Amino acid sequence: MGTSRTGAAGAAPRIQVSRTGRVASAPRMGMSPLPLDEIIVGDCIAALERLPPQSVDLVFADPPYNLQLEGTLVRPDNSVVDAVDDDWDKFASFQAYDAFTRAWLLAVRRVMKKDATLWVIGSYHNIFRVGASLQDLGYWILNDVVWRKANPMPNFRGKRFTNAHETLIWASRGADSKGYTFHYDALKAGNEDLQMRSDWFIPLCTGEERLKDANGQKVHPTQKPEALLARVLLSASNPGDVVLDPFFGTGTTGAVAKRLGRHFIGIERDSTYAAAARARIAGVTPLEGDAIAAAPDKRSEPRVPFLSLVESGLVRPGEALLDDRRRHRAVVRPDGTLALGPAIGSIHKIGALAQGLPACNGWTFWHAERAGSLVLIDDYRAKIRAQMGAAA
Amino acid sequence: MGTSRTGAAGAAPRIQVSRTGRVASAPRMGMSPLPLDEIIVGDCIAALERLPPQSVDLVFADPPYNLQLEGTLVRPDNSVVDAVDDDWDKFASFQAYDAFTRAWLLAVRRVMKKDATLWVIGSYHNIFRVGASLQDLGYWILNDVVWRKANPMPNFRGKRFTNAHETLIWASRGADSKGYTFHYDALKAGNEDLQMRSDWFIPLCTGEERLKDANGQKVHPTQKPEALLARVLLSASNPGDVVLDPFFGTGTTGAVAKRLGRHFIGIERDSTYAAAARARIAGVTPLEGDAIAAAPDKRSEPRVPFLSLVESGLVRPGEALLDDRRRHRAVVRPDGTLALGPAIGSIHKIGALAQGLPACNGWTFWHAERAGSLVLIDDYRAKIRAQMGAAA
DNA sequence: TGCTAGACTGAATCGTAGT
DNA sequence: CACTACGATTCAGTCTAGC
Repeated sequence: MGTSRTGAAGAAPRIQVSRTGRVASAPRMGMSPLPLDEIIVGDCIAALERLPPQSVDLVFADPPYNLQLEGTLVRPDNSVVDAVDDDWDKFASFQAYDAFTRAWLLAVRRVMKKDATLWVIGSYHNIFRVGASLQDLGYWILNDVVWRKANPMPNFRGKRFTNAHETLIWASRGADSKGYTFHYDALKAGNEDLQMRSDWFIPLCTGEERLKDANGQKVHPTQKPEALLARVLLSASNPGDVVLDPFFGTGTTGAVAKRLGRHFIGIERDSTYAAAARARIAGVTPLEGDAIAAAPDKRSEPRVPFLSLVESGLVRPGEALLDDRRRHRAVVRPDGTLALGPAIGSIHKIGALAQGLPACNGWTFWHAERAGSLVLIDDYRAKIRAQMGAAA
Repeated sequence: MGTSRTGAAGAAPRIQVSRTGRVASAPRMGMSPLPLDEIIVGDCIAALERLPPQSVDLVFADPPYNLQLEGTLVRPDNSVVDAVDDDWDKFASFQAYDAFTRAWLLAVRRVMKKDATLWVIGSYHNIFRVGASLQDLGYWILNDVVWRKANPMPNFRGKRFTNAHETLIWASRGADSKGYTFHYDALKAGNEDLQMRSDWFIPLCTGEERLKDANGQKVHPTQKPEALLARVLLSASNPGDVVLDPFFGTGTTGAVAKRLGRHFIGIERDSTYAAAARARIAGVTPLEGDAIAAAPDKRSEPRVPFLSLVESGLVRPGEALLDDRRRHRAVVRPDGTLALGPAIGSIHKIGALAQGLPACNGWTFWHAERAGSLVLIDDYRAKIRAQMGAAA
């Protein structure tokens, strides 16, 4: 599988795990354990094949961009990683790059939990091939996201537009994996109470954040900004989740994961990069629990039956509920249903019926009258939830 | 590809050319003449094969996106989204879509002059496949360009990021076609002397520009804004050039070409669309020579998410924000939300909560403590805006 | 005529838990 | 697995009706 710079002796690639790391217990009998918060030095695909299936929650991949393609037409070369020569970013042909891409995408897919999602970043040199391969393998694209660079490299020769963005693809394991993590409410709250869009404006990785070697040279040519990874992890993972990065490089994913209270698994075949990553991550201090704790999102709050409001006395049987303009009126029944004329049903059904609509959220439609003004029953629901929380 | 509504008699697709158009002399003996400023009604690939080789200077293509929509999407107000469900956007499989894509890309490539360039627009549903096919066929990608929509449709279910952009690929005929047209200086002058970037901020096609039928219904479901086409034509073509659009639709390419003093050739298989395009273009008045200039990006004040302040390091997760009299204190979370006791929300929501008010502008309420004194976060926003403004 | 409130719209792959 | 009920969810703009 190509030349590795790990220096591991012998023909078969051996997975190396640094000595300080924890190792999770194997989720299934006979499987190798999950090396949490570790950097595996070795070939990406071989290492992936040794991980237990369905074991990670999120994948972030920054694969080689295939920047130095030569020629236009493909050569008759079906070999996979043999086509990778000493330059890690040089592939003999589109075919070889596609074969490589499909191989790691397949290997990654095996270790993803059912509702895990995958992020891949790339530029126009490679992202179209990655995206097409993703779709071919059954991944389901959720969004493409544009990283707009604040300070891109200008186009010196004036022959093209300034290449001011890169593209990320966010995909689930398949069209039926609908339970993926997405912190809609938190993202909206952090964005002026507007939905987060698919175009993100984030500066390049420069200054102190950029890793330099003893000579002041940058350690890795394409180190990604931590802000980018932070937005990815905050969008699509929870504290305690396992985040896999099969092209770990200098460990931006690991550093951000540690800071945000996520576990990481990094795979990197270049031991120089891996060493730099290990030192970098060791210096990261995790944020305190309160700062990291998942923001509440409405969908995961406990369900409260409307009957509980009646039972607790917040709403009285026999009283009328009204919409915000007092155009509709329904009577509360002791069993937690509403009556509108002859019709009886849930707060939602009766709300829909009153408006002549197919559906309605009764919690945000009906109000109780208190001292001449209207109180939304959703506010009463919040009270009940607060009591439930205090009791728990 | 599919049924044609041209109504042309006979089995073989016949190319129809409207009677008012000019026809260029054939560039080579034995070839059919070039139908300038005409709409060819018929199958795209058949029509392309009848055009002389190496005869057009620029191609703009807006192919079907293969959206793969299922079911209906309902807005929170219970209205139904008018989705693209036309037959022309339905394909049996990715394979079928790829075959279609390669066929038209090949046919287009034959009619391109050596230094002609091609633009294709698409979304994440199709653009990766288009890009990969482009590369496979020998096209050479010059840029990918992101059309950032000023007013995209929101994500109504809160399950994904707002799909706020589409992608254009700009490619030359091959890696050796280096003489392509690119108006670097004109674009730079029209962009406040900054190099034109690969991310363009342009509103959707709405209002008077959007073609409506006698019933007030939109004529075409995916009409593109003229501002987008204008930027394409101004950047990559010269007055007098021949611009080909193989998926002409309602003729945005033709209208902009005529206005900017370029010739067009449109191919459209739907005669209703073609008729609407013909009428539209007839009403276009060409601009006088000097008036032809690039429109700069709309420079509306960019919106800054509070999250950007956290990401840029101006405000640190875990630190406290204070009001001007230090009476209230909230903790910054890494996702750009604030925490006040158990409550988590946007800077505005938490500011309102702290004061017991219904609303609050968090930007002018919260301060960070720096060297013992307070800095209004609105001042930090101004810093970010300066970066974004430079990048717009 | 001018203003405002409300309706309408845009290339969209847009549920989930419980029985 | 199928079925049912719950109940969560929208931004920037244009256009129309009504005052």
